[in-house]
Formats: sequence, C-alpha cells, structure tokens
Amino acid sequence: MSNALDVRTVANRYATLLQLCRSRNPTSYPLAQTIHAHMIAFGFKPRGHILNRLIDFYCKSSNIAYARHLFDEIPEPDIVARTTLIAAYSAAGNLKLAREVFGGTPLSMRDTVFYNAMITGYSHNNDGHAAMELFRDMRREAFRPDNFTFTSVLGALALIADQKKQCQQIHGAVLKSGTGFVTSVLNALISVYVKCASSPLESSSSLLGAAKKLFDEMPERDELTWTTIITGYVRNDDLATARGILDGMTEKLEVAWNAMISGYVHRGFIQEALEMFRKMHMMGIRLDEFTYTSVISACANGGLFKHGKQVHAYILRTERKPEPDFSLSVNNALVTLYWKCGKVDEAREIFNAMPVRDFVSWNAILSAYVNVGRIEEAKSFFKEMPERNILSWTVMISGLAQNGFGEEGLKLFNQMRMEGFEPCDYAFAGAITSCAVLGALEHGRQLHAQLVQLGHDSSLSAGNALITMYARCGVVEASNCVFLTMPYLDSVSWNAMIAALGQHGHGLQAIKLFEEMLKEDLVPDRITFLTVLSACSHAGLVKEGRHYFDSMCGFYGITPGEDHYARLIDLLGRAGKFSEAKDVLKSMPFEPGAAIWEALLAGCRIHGNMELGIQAAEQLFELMPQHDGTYVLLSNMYATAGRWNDVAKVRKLMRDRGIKKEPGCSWVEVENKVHVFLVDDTVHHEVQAVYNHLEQLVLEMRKLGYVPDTKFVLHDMENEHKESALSTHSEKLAVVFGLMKLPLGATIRVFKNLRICGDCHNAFKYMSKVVGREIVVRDGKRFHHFRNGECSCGNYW
DNA sequence: GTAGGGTTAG
Repeated sequence: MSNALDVRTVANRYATLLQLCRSRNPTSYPLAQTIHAHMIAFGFKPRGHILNRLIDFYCKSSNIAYARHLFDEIPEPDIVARTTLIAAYSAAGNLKLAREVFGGTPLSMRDTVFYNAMITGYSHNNDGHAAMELFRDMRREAFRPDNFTFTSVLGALALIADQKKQCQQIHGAVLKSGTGFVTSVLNALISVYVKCASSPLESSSSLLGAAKKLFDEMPERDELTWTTIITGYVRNDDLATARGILDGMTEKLEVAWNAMISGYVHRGFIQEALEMFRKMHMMGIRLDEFTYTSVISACANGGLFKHGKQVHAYILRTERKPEPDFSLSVNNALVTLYWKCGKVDEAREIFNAMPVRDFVSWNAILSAYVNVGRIEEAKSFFKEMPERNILSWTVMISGLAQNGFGEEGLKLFNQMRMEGFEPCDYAFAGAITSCAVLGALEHGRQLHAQLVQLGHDSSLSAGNALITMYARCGVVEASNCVFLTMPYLDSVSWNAMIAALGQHGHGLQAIKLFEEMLKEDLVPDRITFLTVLSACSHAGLVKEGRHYFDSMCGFYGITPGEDHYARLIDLLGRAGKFSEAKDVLKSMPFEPGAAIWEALLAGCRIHGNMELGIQAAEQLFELMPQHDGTYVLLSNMYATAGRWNDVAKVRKLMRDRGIKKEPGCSWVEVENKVHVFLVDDTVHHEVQAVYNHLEQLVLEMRKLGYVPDTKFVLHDMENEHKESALSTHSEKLAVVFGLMKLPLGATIRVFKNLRICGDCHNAFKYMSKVVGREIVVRDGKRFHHFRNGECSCGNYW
C-alpha cells in the first residue's frame, strides 16, 4: 500500500462492508466476492476476522477449493476458519478432508462449536456411529455440549438402527445439561424417538408414547414440533393419530399437511389424499410444489388421469411465475402421471419440453420404457443419459431381467460396479432376477453372500428376488429358508413363495401357504391366483384348482384374464379332462389366445390326444408362426406316438419357415460343481461318453427288471434318429452321467429346461430308486423332485 | 463458525 492510508482504517472499512453480507443469505455471496476482488486490486491482505468471513463466503458459494487456498495462506488459522472449512467439506460429502482439518487442530484450540461441526458432518454423511463416538470424545475432554450438540447428536442417533438405550441415555444427558426445555432440542428428541419406533428392532408403541409425552408436555412448540410429531405418526403407519393431531393444530402449516397427504398416497388412500388437498385449498393454506407433486402422484397411482390433468390446469391458472424448483418437481410428477396412465409418448413430450431436468426426470422416462416393455428404447435412452445415478442403473438392470435379458442384466450390474457405484438392495434384486432368468444358481448364491456381507439381507425387494431365484434354479429349500428369515413380508413375498412351492410340485404345501396368507388378512391379488392355479395344475389338484378359480371370480371379485383361463385349461389338460376343457373354452367371454392354445397342446402331448392337439397347433401356427415351442410340442406328441413320418414333416416345416432349433446345451450340478454338456450339429465327445454310459444303464435296468414302457430315450436312438435324439435328449443324458459317475449321496440338479414326457418321468422315478439319491429336474418353469421312486408332483403324470 | 420438518424416479 503505497499511499498513506492507515491499514487499520482500511481493514475496518472492509469489515463494515462485509457486515452487509450475511452468510445465510445466498444473494449476498456475489457482493462478498466483489469486496474481496477490491481487496486484491487494492493490495490489501485480509487477515483474522475478515479472512474468516471470506473463507466462509467461498465455502457457501461452493468454491471450497478457493476457500482452502485462502485458508492455507494463513500461518495459524484460528478455530472459526477451521470450523467453517469442516462444515463446508462435510456438506460437500468430503469427510476425509474434513477429518484432516479436524485432526490437525490442537486440543487447546478446540471448542464446542468446533466439535458440533464435525459431529454434524458425520451425521450428514450417514455415519451415525462416528458421530456418537465423537460426542463421547468431546465429553471425555470435558467440553460442555449445548443445544446444537444435542440436536446434531440426536440426528446422528436416528441413523443407527438399534438405538433405544442410547436414546434414553441422551435424553438423560439433555435433562442434566439444562437444555431440556429448549424447543429445538425437544424437537430433535421427539424426532429420534419417532424414528426409533419405526425400526423393526423396537416395539413402536412405547417409543411413540415417549415421543407423544414429550410433545404433550412441551412448554413451547414451534412449526417444527408439529411437523415432527405428525410425520412421526405418518411414518409409523398410524395415519389416524397423525390426522387427529393435524386436525387439532391451529397453525396453517403446509409442511404438516403435505406430510399427511404423502402419507395417504404411500398407503394407497387416494381419495383421502385428494380430500386433504381440497380442504387445504378451502382453508386458504398455502399450496406449494410439495403439495402438488404429492397430489399428482396420488392421481398417478390411482390411475385418475382426468383429476391429475385438472390439478395441472389449476397450477397453470394460479401460479403465475413458477420458480425453477417448483416447475421441475411438478413436471417430474406429471411425467410419471402420464406414463402410469398409459401415455408414454406424451410423458416423453413433457420431458422434452422441460427447461431443466434432473435425475428424477431422466429416471422417470427410463422406467416408463422399461415398464411397458419397450426395452430397446430404454436401452438407447439409458445410453443417452448425461449422468446416471444408482437408480438409473437399477431400473435398467431389473428392466432387462424382467424382460428376459438375464445376461445383459448381469453385465450391466458388473459395469455399474466398475464405474464405482455401490449397488443398493434394489440393484441386487435386479441382478438376482437376472440369475433366475438364466438359471445361474452359483452366481445367484454369490450375490446372496455379498448381500449378507453388505448388510442388505433384511431387504424386502432382494428377499423376494432371492425366493424366486432359488426356486427357478431348482433349490426350493433355499427359497423357503429366505422366506422364513425375512423380517418383513409383503404380498409379493407370499406370491413368490407360493409360486416356488407350486413350481416344485408341492401343490398341497402351496395351498396351505395360501390359506395362511389369507389368515394374515392379506388380500390375494390376480397374481396370487395365477400362482395358486399353477400350483394346482402342476400337482394335479384339479378339484382344488377349480374351487380357487370360482372363489376368485365370486368371493374376491377378480375378473379372470386370459392368463387365468390358460392356467385353468392347463390344469384340466394335464389331468386329461378334455371335455371339461372344451366347456371352459366355450364359456369364456373372449376368443382364446395363444397362451390358452399352448396350454391345451401341452395337455394333448402328455395324453396323446392327437385330434385336439393338432387343432391347437394349427391355431398356434396361425397366431404365432415363428414360435418354436409349438413345433417342439407337436413333434414330441408325434414322437411319443411313434409317428416318425409326422415328426419329419414338422422338422421340414421348421426348416421351411426358417425356425432355428437352438443347439442343445445342458448342465448338471452335483455337490456345487456344475458340469456342462454341449451338443451342436456334431456330437460333443462328452456326450458320446454319456451315451455309452446310458446304454450300460439301460442294460442294468433291464437286468433289474425295469422295462421302459415303450421307448424312454432308446427309441429315438436307433438309426437315422440317433443324432437328433442325442441333441434333444442331451439333458437327460447329462443326468444319467451325473447318476453314474458322481459320488453317492448328493442331490443332482438339472437346470436346463427338460421337456418331460410321461416316459422319462417314469424313468427318472425309477432311477432315483436305483441310485438312491434325489434328482431335481427342470421342466419349463417347473421342477420335479424325484426321490425314492416317487415324484413331488404325485402320480399326476 | 455449528442443528432441526414435507415432494417427484424403482
């Protein structure tokens, strides 16, 4: 400074100017920067209090790097600058740097505010334990906790699952410290009791009672108090009490009303949510973006497209100058409203017209494509996304899995991890579903282990996915184990477990579980009945199946869809009750579609009902000429009847229509080792070896007095049919290989889809007795358990 | 210099 102006005077003036700026007022940050720019131009070096203020402003305007630069220039930064920096690093999610500043500060310099900042930092970054630890350190070093400390610590405590005792301890400490009447501290206490109550480990009523007592006895309540107690009851699913408190509230507090509305929406009380909205409007309570988004979401979930549009129109009429945040969240809700009401392309139009978009907007469109099965569009949209978060990945992974692209789903899951995203339980659920699609048991087991390691094992979505995965991979015992140990169950879990039992031929157990579900006052949905009907069909429980079909239509008032009828036809067809099946066909309110004809054809194949089978196949050829399943079923039906010329005709038809038969590939698992057999046009040498064993086995079987009914595998193996038989029966050969070559006592599981005809069903029964071990074999989505000459599906075949 | 509530994407 070349002129004669006194440094102290200049400093005072700068300090006065900075007083005009307020660190909690974002609009003043540019002014503070301008003042700093002036200092630099003027050659003034800020120190002490002024420098601290500047560091604070740079932190707040999210230029932490520059704030750090200023901080590093100070020879001995004081406690205020350090505190500011810690708060800034924590807010930006950089705990490591915050921790560094914290650790580099000598004990003699520290104070309560300094500790408070670090405790809050941990709490904001979801590390409740570290925050508690620091709180203990602080008390050990004899720093007196104040209001801020308690509110932060209680916030941290709410992050820890098992914390009832600590709650009470801190409550005691609060009372001792004399802050027990401070509203902010009491709010935090109520909040933590309430959060505690919603933990599965605690009994909610006593903790909610403690919260309510504090609330009732409070000397003074502020807005936060009301919101906290109301959201507390909402979160604990006690909407009635929440509503009672809200109705007794004199303040016109929109935050509490919004919480109530969203509570109703989450619990599916659409009408109540809309009624609250109307009432708010009538009482002149401020409606804001939170209100609108919840109400639009209510309409989306209830399929009330017209109502949703009315709300939209109302917003456009009344909100003249919407803030950017406002229109962003409302538009996001609208996008969801449109696609959930079946208008995906309109949703996309809204999205395209949005001036600002965030993750929610992008993910909403992605889920729209995924949910309606427009998977190609979903894939290219996913690639287009400028940024992806964990949800984007999850939606895409489970979307791929649910549409049958298991391999792509798993690939994406791995890619997600490679890009540094820690998968959440939903992402795991997607990957596990991929394994279910692929029948990849070993991979599924690994994912299960990782799930446990990462502490996601109480997750509902992952648990449900595991039940299905184990069942689809042939290990229904594991499904049951998951089902029994899950802390929470929803109707999806029950449906999944009933399906698992049904798929494995345990029809009676499936029905028993279904009855248990009814006892728990859970309302069965259309999926539940699909599952129950399948279970009956697989176990041959014809009478029971009919009964449930009728009770679904009558008692539960569910209109049966084509899928329900298909299950019924399947049930009757597999039982050989063709005249009844024909009656159902006639009585149906719509023309039978492909699913129904396919079910009928499957029944005809089993029972050799050639006439009806051919008729069904003709319908299927018309409806979906490229569907290879029809050809296989028809050809198997002919083969069972020994009509080889007709088999040849079907094969020619396939060639003419360009339908490729997939190369045979099968795998067998014995004692956690998987053996894979490949059969292409040429016969793989391992299969040849199996074939030799098979011949031996048949000789053995004959010696033991077992004469295959007509053919089993042998008839196919003669002369010109030998090669094709080897490929179509490679799976069965693999089982034989497993039976003969591998150690005794282990269960043999075949994951590849075997199309089981009556003869091989008999043969498997026989073999299970001869070799004295359990054989689990997949047939479509179903499994057969052969043990001791019997099968889990009874004598249905 | 530090704390605390409500929304939308699975």
